[in-house]
Amino acid sequence: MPTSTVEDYLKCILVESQASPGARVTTGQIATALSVAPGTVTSMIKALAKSGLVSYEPYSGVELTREGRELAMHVLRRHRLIELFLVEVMGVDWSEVHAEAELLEHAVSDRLIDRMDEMLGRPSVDPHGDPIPDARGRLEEPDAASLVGCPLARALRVVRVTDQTPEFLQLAEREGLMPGSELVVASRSEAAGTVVVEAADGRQVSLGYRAASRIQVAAPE
Amino acid sequence: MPTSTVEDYLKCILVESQASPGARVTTGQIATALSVAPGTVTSMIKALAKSGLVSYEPYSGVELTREGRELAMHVLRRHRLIELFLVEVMGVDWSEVHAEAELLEHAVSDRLIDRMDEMLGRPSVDPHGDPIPDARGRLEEPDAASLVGCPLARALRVVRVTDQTPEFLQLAEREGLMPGSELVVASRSEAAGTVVVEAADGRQVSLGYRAASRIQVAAPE
DNA sequence: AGGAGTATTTTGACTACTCAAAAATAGCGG
DNA sequence: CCGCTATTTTTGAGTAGTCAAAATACTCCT
Ligand SMILES: [Mn+2]
Ligand SMILES: [Mn+2]
Ligand SMILES: [Mn+2]
Ligand SMILES: [Mn+2]
Repeated sequence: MPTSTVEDYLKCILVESQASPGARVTTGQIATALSVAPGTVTSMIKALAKSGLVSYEPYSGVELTREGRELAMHVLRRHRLIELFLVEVMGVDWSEVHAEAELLEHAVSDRLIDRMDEMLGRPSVDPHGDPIPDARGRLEEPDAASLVGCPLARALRVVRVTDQTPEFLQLAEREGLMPGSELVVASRSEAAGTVVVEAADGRQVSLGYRAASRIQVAAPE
Repeated sequence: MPTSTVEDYLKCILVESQASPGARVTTGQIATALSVAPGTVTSMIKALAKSGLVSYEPYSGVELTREGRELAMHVLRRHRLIELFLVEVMGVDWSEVHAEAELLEHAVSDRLIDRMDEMLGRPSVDPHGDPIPDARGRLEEPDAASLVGCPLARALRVVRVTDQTPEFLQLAEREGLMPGSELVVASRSEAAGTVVVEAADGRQVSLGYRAASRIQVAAPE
């Protein structure tokens, strides 16, 4: 059985490689994402390679093997189902569930995960709009536009928020930018690096490009 | 923060010392209960003593300090609330929740535990009839009679089952000996070491002394 | 092509947990 | 009070994960 550390490394590599498909995930990326020293990642990576969970090219980076990806998908499934369970059943705030799920994903049995899945009606997305892999580890990653790349002055709906920090999530909630919320992008200033958004309640919010890129939108239903 | 290993050792020492109050808990007891080698326990105990969580008398055994007991009580509270949550909310079988809670007790936050406590209506006993420490770590251990020591031919009610193995718990369920079940002890044979019990449905079951001592009863409400 | 600067790997060390087997001890039974 | 046995402790070793700092490799700019 993989340790929870191994599970976290694999999940991290999966998520990072989804962010930039095709490219190898680098040591430094992993070190930053997991808040560990670069040398720690190198030695861990070697162990993962020896177990056949990743393929490792020194000075270039890693890629998940079929086995590694399957394992990572199961961890990601557990993580996202737990997040949704915490919000829907336990009434925990969506800004706090990520940290909670980070630990629980290693402690919950497959039987229990399936009970949650059932209770929640086999959901396809978590509270942040992240897609939930199915029980066989299949996942389709929909490519939506962010507030930086979407059309202006058009009615849109938030479908995903890709920043897990409590501060960002609380801000998004306050400003009416949670998944499901409707909005219009009023204007963008390349020079200032800001995006002005009008939320459903009519309030205008100004976001920096960094923040705006974390909010994905689609056409309203 | 204590590791989950430390939490398990402390919980183990607490439970063992409740089984025989006053006496020190021995190295061998802990080794058996946790399925680790005796030498492992000795070194762990020394570390716990250095942290001020137990007082250690070589060749005699350990005792929890005030701080150690508080920590152990919180772990025990988490364990038992999780067990009840799994049975009541998630519909998991009572014979399986112990193993599940053994892991979850180290991963669930205090906030979440309190949500469970609330959802369950501040319960005082878990699915096996074990008392649940309150949020301040207080616990009253009711002393009930077991099927070996209780009066014969009298209507009684099962209040607690003190064996966590799935096999035993499944047997108890099959034979109508779960907490809340009514029964009568028909007879006991000192020589054969057996106790004959008549369950609520009229069926008679014969139990060995070992098994019978694991079932605690009280007067029906 | 040669450096400069950045990223990665290596090295050496540390904490936490574990076991097997050897050594020490306590507590009887005579 | 002496020796045997069961228990406990000690010793030596191994796995898993981590860091700081030194060494190395890659990349890009001049
Ligand atoms: Mn995690
Ligand atoms: Mn999420
Ligand atoms: Mn445990
Ligand atoms: Mn219990």
